[in-house]
Amino acid sequence: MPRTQRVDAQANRGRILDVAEEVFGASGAAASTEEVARRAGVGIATVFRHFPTKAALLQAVLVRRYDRLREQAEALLGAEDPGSAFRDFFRHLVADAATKIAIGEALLHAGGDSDGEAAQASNGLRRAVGALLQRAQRAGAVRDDVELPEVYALLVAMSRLATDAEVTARALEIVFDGLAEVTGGGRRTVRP
Amino acid sequence: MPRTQRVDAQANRGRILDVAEEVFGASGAAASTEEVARRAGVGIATVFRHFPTKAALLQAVLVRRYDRLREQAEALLGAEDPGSAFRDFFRHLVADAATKIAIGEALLHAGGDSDGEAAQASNGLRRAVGALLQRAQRAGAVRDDVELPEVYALLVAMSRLATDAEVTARALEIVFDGLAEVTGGGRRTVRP
DNA sequence: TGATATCCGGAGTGGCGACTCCATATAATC
DNA sequence: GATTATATGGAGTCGCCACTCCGGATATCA
Repeated sequence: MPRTQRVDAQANRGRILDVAEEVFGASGAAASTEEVARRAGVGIATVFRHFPTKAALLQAVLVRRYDRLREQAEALLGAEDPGSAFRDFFRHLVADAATKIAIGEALLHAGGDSDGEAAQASNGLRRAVGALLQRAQRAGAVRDDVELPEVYALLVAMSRLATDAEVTARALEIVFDGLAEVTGGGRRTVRP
Repeated sequence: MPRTQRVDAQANRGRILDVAEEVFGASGAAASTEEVARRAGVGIATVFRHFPTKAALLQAVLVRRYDRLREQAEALLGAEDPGSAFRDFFRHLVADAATKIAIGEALLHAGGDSDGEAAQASNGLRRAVGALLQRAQRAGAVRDDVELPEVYALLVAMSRLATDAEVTARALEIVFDGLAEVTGGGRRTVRP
């Protein structure tokens, strides 16, 4: 009498998650569950057995995504140059979101509204970004008068961008300049 | 034998457009046509008579929106302070997009893909923003080494933001700082 | 006010997509 | 290899929504 999930079931669950990330990433959250099933080489029922609801599937995909990003952010906490680390993560997340288009859709979104698990994972990511930011600020690479909310907002905004990579990169540089500490006594144009 | 549209029909068309902008703005483009009809105090058939397709309705709403924004941008071309004019328009568009949430969805989007009329209106807006930018640059309020594509990308990105107004405002200030000319010989932190 | 071209409302229709049921298959255990 | 708890697939159900049809208004004009 086996109490654990059968290994084929586990494998299916994994493949479904992978495919779901790909499909929802490419076609947006509006993609049909049936397509996920088909591309995973599995019946629809199987999808619904593992994830009782389409929303649950979406959420599972999300959580995994958040967690991965958080891990990457945390890994960068050990980097030599805190300024580059911060910018690299920013760039990485934005580029990555461009691929998985419509996932970042509601995902990175204004987090924390509902579903416990997703909200938790989202907060984890947010905290990791906060740490990255603080470290960059301590190192003098990012000005001290900015705080997480607006930085995270910028991150989310930029990650939903859907232009070609080059334009995105240039736009990012502008944002980085806005975040940078001004050295040498210079001052930016007056703020109104 | 009247050849022009009956005045009640014209009025209905107008009300439908208004309501559609509101409904799609509030609930996203996924809102049902029936809701638009109901809130406009009109039968569904009437909506479809004026706009043969839901997509056509969406597009009509969009075009109107683009045109209005373009007009506002053009009006600001006569402003005294080109820098403030540029920033004001940026702020205005972002705030406005926050209200009409899911309209800016695919709208401001990476314009110019398909539907002739919408693409045209979108280009009109883009050009107007370009003029505003150029004027701000000539006045020394915006650095010379940025160009329309990345600025427009920033505009689109920020307009899809959905946080509270204050955070959005702070994020915008960061972007403006990134766009600003640095005075007094100061230099920003090295760019990698 | 009467004639008529134009509009209108709301009950269909068709398709799509989320979710369920159950007869069949297969991994796990002996 | 036999037994059995666990999984599986795909046909079927149900509701939602874009879009159509048509008998009945209503504006327009004389």
